[in-house]
Amino acid sequence: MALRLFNTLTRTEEEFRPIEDNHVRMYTCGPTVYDFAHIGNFRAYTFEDVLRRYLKYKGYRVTQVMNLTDIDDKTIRGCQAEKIPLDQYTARYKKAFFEDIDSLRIERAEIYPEATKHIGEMVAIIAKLRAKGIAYEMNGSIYFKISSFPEYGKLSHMDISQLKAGARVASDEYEKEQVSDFALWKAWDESDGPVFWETEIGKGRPGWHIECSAMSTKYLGNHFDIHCGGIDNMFPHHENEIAQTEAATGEKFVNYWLHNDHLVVEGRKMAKSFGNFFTLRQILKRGYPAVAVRYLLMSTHYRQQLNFTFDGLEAAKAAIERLHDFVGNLGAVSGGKLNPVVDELINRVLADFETALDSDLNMSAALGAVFDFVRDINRLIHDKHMSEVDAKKVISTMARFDTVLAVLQREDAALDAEIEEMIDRRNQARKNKNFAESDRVRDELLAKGIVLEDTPLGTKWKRKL
RNA sequence: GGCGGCUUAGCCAAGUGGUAAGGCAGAGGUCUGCAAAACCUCUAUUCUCCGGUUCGAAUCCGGAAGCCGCCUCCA
Repeated sequence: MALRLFNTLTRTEEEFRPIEDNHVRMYTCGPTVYDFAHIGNFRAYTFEDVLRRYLKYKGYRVTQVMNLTDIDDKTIRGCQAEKIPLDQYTARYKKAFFEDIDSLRIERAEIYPEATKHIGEMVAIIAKLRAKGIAYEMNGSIYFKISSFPEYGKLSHMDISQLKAGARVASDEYEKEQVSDFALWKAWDESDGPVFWETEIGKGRPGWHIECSAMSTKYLGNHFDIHCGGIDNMFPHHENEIAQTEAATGEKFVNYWLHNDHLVVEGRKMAKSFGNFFTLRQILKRGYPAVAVRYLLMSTHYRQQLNFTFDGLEAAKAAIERLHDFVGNLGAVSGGKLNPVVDELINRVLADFETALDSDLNMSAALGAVFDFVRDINRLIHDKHMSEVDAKKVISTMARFDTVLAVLQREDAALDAEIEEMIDRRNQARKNKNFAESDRVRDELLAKGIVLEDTPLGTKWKRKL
């Protein structure tokens, strides 16, 4: 079956067809590296990770580009506050960003271009737009003339003439021909301090939108398959990207625009004033495993607003433990007669999983299929209708799912000598029917995060998530 | 003011015309020295509310209420 994706451009679900056979080129809006990213940011990156993993699952080769915005108002303000160079300031948050996505098991994109290393490419586009008469200069800054791009608004379905002149417009004191014209290049002023580039279009720094146009087309070509981002970037950011890129190249820019909805925390929008604003690091500090955050972020359909709660995080943790136990228990199945029902169940869950994800990445439905499968197989194990060969097939099916889900891999360290000694001591006590002692040792181990299971094959242990 | 989305059990969340997936939590049972894991049974006659269309609506239409967004640099 074919993958279908909801395209913001057309507001319909469309069958996905890459431009190049079997090769998908996608651009995903990345972080502005001025602070630690919050869980809302990671919802976007987790969604994009699921997308790229599922594309690969379907056999596509993926080239993903994710930008690092390391020059904008906030990074300038930040480095000035600390009185350190811009690159030194942003380096800290670039490093943190990669640590965070690693802990969430977000696969690395192929390319992470940094805005500050692509000023030349941006200048080239701006110069081209100016030569075409689509951009104009005003007091050293350069603006894109929206009236010269009749299709402006086609992504967000906004009618520019209806836009309310908001408070934020007033803060942009430059004299533009039209309020909705946006900056391609910002002339240097004193508040920028040492942050500027001397270029053929003047002394200053790029506007925000231009970096994405410059870096996406550099690495993916003028026309590529997918562009993702948070729903808030739809307007104006992506709308402006389309305008400036298509005006410059004369070609269609992107075929499929995908936008993830925001998350709210405990039923309210995430805001520092509500005390419900969390970075990933803060969540981890509270003792939750990153993989539970991953599960929670991806388990709701990406175009649905997600309610992030600590109860939900506990539930996510428990759900992952069920999956871990499932795979662990399969490993203990030995001998037995081949059961053809297992193949039927595998075929069914593969079909259901893929149908769900093909349908605009319906992860909730896909997980539902996986858990149905878990219950059905557990029943066969319980009734002793599973063979070792069957169990191995189930394990590899789960591994296949996990190339998309990425929640199965355990981070169990080996037991240290002290804990092994405790387990031995407990088993000795059990043998002697000294259950008071054995239960005491078990509680002690539990306090260390080690859970014991006494099975017919002996005592098994696992680490709590 | 313009535009968009959402409201399904205690919590999270699928389902978009044919009689309510799944996860978590909870109750009872089997297994176990006791647990754990697993299995079995139970847990929404009903989908925010009010109308309408239809043989049939959580699903379509109209209205109301509540919540969340975007409207110039916020994922």
